[in-house]
Amino acid sequence: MSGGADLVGEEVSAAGYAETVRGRGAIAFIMLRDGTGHIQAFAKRDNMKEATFEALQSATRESTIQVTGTVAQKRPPKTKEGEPAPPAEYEITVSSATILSSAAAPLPVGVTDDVKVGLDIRLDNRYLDLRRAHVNAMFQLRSKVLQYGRDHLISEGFNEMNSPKIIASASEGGTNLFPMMYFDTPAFLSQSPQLYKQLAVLGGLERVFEIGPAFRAEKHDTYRHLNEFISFDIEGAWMNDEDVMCVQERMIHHIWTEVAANDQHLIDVINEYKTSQDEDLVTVDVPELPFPRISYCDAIEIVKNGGGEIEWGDDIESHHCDIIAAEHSGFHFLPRWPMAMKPFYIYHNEAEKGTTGGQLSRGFDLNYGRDEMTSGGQREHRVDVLEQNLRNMDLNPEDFTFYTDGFRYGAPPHAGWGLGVARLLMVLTGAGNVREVVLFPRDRSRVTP
RNA sequence: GCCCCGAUGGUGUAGUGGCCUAUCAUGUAGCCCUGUCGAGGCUACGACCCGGGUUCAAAUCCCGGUCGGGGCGCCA
Repeated sequence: MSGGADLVGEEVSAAGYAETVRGRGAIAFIMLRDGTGHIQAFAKRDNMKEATFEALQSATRESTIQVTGTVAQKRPPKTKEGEPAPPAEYEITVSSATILSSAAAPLPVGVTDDVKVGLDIRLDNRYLDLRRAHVNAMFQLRSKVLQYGRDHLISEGFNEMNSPKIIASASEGGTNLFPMMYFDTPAFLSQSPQLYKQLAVLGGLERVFEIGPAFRAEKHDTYRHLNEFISFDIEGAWMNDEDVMCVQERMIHHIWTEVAANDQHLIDVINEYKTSQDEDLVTVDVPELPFPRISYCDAIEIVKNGGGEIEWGDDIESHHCDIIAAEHSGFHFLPRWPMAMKPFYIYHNEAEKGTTGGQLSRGFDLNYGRDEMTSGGQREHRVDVLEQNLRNMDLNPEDFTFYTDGFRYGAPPHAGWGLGVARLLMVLTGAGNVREVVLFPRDRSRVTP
């Protein structure tokens, strides 16, 4: 709906949401909006049926309207003395119109109102919230991020797969699962595609990825957690932890590069809103490769030196991450965690010990600033070690035969990771809450819409 | 699960015991003007989360509930 000089005098039809309806008496201005932009429809009482004009003039905001008429150059606005005339704009002089669907008034969430709306109200009315330009831009960006990530993994030879979301038993342990009934059998919603990715690799697919939902029945209530989230997961045969970290940083680098090259207009829309809210603007700074690697042992030292209370073997908590983020504000990997803190399927090399002699693993995290984006690692492919790990973690190997049996017939060393899509988007869009970048988030207290 | 905070028109807010018949913006409805363009001017409409309690008097203080926000834990 932009331009128009070459269309002047042509008859056209256009449909969209009525963003504003102005004018009384014999004229009306309707600003129509669709996915491509805005166009003003100019209606004169004398130019159409009386009923049509009345319907247009009294149309409520956000009603969908189709107009037919001729393209004309707008009359230029009055400008102050000495100011240059603005560039020519075009409009449709309406000859006929149809109200396709009338919007109720008032709107629960104003689409163009200069009033800040709370997140909860916005999420209750997401279909209207999504009509706001910056919100729409964020979800277009989300689509792009998924596309670029997928493109990149395919370019590195990964096969897209889908794993079951209804599972019979916990796939990792640790987190709480949502129980459900699968006909007459108790079952759960999957917390991760982890074990199934591995089974696919063992079966010879070699390099797989999945973009799919994961469910966690944890009663967390923070800006970065949801109970249903989409994760970007990969698994690759003949790879170790360092290999898949490289895959990941190349993928993120590719996503940022492509967004910077193709989607700056979406970032601009987001920044226009941020400007109006006095918020910091976002910039698409393509991160340098390689990302810093800060081993767990080094991270402990950084936290200690920064005044944090922590000992080797402790988890690196959010307030510790703040200390690390002061030195490494962007993306950074945290490899080589203690084996005792990692799940049973993570690989360890008996020769690799930490500064206090504890067994290290080949598990790693990727953080951006204080926030964890990823966890991943090289996987244990030796079935006897796998079963010993299960016993060490008070899990019964008998319960995991559906998984461990896959390792009895020759297993390639392999590695992989899972990346929270929404968390990556928070970084890219500067969103302060994961709910901003999830269309219909599921959290502790929200199951609708 | 733990700690802290909050709930006022459709939306965002002001208000900390009587000045509240509750502020402002936005909205909605209407009028005026009008080829507006973030249009403008005028008028009207519309709210103190629920239940107890304290007090002569409660939007305001106390208790409980509900809902929401922030932080932590846990994680992606």
